[in-house]
Amino acid sequence: MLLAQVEGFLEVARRGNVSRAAEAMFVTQPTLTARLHALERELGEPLFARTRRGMRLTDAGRAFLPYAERAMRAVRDGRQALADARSASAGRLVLGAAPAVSTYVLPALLQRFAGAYPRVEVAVRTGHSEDVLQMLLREEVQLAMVRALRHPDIESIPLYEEALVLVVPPGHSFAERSKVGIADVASERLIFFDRTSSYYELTQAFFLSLGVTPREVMELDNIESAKKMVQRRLGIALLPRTAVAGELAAKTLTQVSVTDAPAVSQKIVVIRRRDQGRPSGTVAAFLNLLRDSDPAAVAS
Amino acid sequence: MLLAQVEGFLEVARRGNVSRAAEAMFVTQPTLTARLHALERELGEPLFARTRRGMRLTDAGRAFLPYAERAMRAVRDGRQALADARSASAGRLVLGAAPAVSTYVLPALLQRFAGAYPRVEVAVRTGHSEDVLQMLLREEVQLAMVRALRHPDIESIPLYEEALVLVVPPGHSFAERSKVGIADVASERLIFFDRTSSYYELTQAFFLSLGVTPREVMELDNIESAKKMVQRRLGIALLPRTAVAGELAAKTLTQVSVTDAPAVSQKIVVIRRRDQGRPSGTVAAFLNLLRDSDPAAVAS
DNA sequence: ACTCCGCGATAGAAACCGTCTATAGCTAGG
DNA sequence: CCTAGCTATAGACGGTTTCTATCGCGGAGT
Repeated sequence: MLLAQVEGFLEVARRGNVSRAAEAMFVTQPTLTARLHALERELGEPLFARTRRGMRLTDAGRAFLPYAERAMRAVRDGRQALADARSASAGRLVLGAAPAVSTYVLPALLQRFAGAYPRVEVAVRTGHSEDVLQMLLREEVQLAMVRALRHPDIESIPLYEEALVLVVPPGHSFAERSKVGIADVASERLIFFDRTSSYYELTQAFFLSLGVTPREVMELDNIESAKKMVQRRLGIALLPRTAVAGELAAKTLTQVSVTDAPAVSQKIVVIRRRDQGRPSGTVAAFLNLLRDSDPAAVAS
Repeated sequence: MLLAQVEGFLEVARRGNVSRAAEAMFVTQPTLTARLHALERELGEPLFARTRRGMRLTDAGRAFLPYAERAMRAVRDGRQALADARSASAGRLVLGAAPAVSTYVLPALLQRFAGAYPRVEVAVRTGHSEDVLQMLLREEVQLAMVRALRHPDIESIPLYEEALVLVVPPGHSFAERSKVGIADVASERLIFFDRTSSYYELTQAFFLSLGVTPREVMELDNIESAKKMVQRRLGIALLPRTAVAGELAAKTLTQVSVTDAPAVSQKIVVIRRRDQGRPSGTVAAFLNLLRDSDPAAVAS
């Protein structure tokens, strides 16, 4: 069965006239007649009764009609869906993100994305970078924004470098001093977050590499709580800059530079399955948006 | 776009492997590859990412997938619907019928029909023969069982001849007498039904042709009421035999022959649009059932 | 390290089939 | 009786699909 035959069937059924239908389809009348015959032969049943005035549907034709319409509509809609996806004017985008990205970077990005592509349905799955990587490999997400990691089946595009900054409450003694050394930090009460996350390991490694054993005061399982603790003067913390951008601007937290320690930072990348071909549709649209943005700067 | 391409797309999407899919579709691998390329070219987008292990859907392919499935399913279902209709194992049958047919003949016929073709949906439209003819011409019904009438666009098949019989209540004096003449009838109180129907005209013409002016006692708009009136001894009536078959058998009405008047009867036919081709499916099935039955005998 | 296997892509020839023009055949209506 | 309008048919042309055979490329196994 050919779609051209089904289409011809519908057109003739609508017009009741092969010649007119043929004209409308930009083919000659014998061509269309042949298509109808072929279709009837394949289905084993006349779909039309030939009258002097033209073609009338038989009962069989009437029975087939809705299915023919359904088939053509499916094809039309499929074409449209692809066109929508190509222009990213519609479709679906499923993103994975590490918690800090999901909380502090994605909202602004998604706001811009939703403005540019209002008919795209967006879903976000949040998890630790390794878990999100697994989601990507299982194709549960199309793209993921996580800390840099390596896997043979994925490709990464660097997004930004996320610095861990030392934040103290306003009015804290560190904020007044010209110089704060790592030893000073170690003597303070420190607040950590999420022992299972890479940030925790990174932070610990940082102290250990400097020969300092931090005196842990408190560990929270999310950054937002850690910030609150610092603001309540229960300690100081090393937090991703994107996570405290808002508080630094509002001066509800103060950033302190440690003079005798290297900057600690973590590379954030967007990853994608290598075997998916070139990005297209909503994925390409989102990648373009990332390229045109400075993700670290949009953190709220 | 060709259905073969869509089908190939689905098969490859399912198996992730062109060679296997080709084998399953009984074509060679280059053939299937060509179909996929043609489809991708037409849609302007790669549907598959080619990997060393086989073919994986791209996002575009995934977006197209449900539409492709829908299209193929529509075609499959359409085929099935036609097959069902051909064997009358399913489908729809819309019948028109004159009131007396609808009430006294159709029920038994439809019971048999429903038993033979349980999955066929049957609808009945009742009306006077002329109105039912119009329904048929407007294609609101596929077949109609009415009194014989002529129209250039319809063809008729004789069904049975419906006699009008004189019925009297049990114990009526006519029932005892060996001879009842038309003059006797005219002196009785007569019950008629449905002035707008052909039965009424037929009955009147019958009396007039015999030079008898009936003394009308009562006119009902349906046969059932007329029967009740006779049973309540309010008069006697000329009624279609099929309409009183049950009462005659149960001896709640008695048939009387009029010796000096010709039998009055009406031809009942099944009519069908002439331009619908050969009957098929449910229509053919019902016509066969009619041919194998004696419709007048099944009246209940 | 090398080979072999399995994958899809490609090339070229042959067969097929869909399309065209031209015309026939039919009926209704003037 | 003839014409107009419809679909069906015939036959030739052209395109396109399909086949066989082969390539090229990685990965897995030896």
